[in-house]
Amino acid sequence: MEPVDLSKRLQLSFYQRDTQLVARELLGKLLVRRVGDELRVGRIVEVEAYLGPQDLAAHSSKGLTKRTRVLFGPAGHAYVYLVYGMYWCLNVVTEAEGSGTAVLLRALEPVRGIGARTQGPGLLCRALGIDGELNGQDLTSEELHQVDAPLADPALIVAKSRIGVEYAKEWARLPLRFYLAGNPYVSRS
DNA sequence: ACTTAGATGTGA
DNA sequence: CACATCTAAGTA
Repeated sequence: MEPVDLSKRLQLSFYQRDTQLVARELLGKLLVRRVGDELRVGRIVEVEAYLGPQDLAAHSSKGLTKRTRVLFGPAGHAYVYLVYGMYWCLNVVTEAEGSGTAVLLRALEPVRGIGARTQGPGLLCRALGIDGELNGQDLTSEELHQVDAPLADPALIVAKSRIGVEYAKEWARLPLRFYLAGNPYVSRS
């Protein structure tokens, strides 16, 4: 097993910044999930930024509801929701409380303890055992957190339009999906 | 490449 | 009621 430094856990201040910046900087970082005494670790290779109530692709564009309560809450917490009745999606809440901004984690490169596919937001959650129970979870917690790690080559970051948001009019076209070019674990090229 | 099914919570 | 930050399986 290759050595991995899990000591530098990302703090709340990391998340309390511009959403697109957080999205870009999350590439290469490690997502750590603890299930019982088992650790599952993956390197983030694909994310999407959701920019708040004015962003028609963001759930916060529907306003503050029972579902979006966590999304409008403080940064550094997990916004987890069910999509298409079958798959869970994990987002990290960003910026100031009330901003309704978040970054969707779309794909991981397996690092340790991951035995299932992680290319795509639904598969990622299934592989890590993430469901609605973790909605609102503090992302600096033992159960679920992220760890700083160097990104070998920042020039590999590509920005394209987000997936599955065609209904969002002009917002659907903005380059808010970020991924590592050529990485085989990205959900689509 | 395109087509469709699958399951269910959410908001209108 | 229509649709959703998706995936798998089918046809070609």
